[in-house]
Amino acid sequence: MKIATWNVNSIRARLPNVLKWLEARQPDIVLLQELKTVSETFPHDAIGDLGYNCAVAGQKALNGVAVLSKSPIDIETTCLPGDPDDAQARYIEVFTHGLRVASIYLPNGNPAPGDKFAYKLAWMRRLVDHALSLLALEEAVVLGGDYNVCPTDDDVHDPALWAGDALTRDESRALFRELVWSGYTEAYATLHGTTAGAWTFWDYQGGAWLKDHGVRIDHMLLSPHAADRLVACDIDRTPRAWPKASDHTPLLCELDD
DNA sequence: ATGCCCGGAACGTCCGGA
Repeated sequence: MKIATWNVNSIRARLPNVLKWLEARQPDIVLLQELKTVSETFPHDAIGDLGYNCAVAGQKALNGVAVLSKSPIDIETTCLPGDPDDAQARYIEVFTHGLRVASIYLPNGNPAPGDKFAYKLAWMRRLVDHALSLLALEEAVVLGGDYNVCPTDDDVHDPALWAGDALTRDESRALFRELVWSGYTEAYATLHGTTAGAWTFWDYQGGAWLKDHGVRIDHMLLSPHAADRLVACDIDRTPRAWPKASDHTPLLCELDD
């Protein structure tokens, strides 16, 4: 089975591209981020017509995450545990196709340091704590999405230019490493060994796509039961070249059924 | 020195993004 993650940067602005890509690739499960709309205006019908069920945690204008699946979906939660006052729609966790799956839109955190960076680190701490609790269940778990973290300098086209950024700072990387060291397998790095040049995001500005000036910030983390089934993990650059592209491109994982 | 590119909200620009 195939599971994908894609920050679409507005599901309504991106709908034609998303539909075209779903038809071409036929993933079984898709994790979406940055919907930038509420559930009421999410295009349930257009995506449903392609055979997908949709679980949506939306928000007006900002954030918003969803899980699409060709199998039935049971929603576990639409909030990351640990802060009842956090109203940002950045996490949805569901059961579908025999997996526990979360779509994650981790805070950007810029400018750093500052309030937004503190929010990012607090959010990551909550994610690590929750991810640890999920490991104890000994289930097949997939935590995928836009992590807004470049795990190493190999994951940035120009590390000097990005030094000090919230995506590359030691504090962000240390919390990402906690997820990996606690027992989650980062699918792309594990299968490919090197991650240099494996960008998933290219800024709209400055011709970054044409110059291939990207960063690798979208990741799929697998619990041991899911990692045992991992057979492939690749970045599909195709839709980044289409008109009206998102600034992110999809990451696709294949798991044994 | 500043903005550069986008989407959303909203209708004039500003915020957020990475």
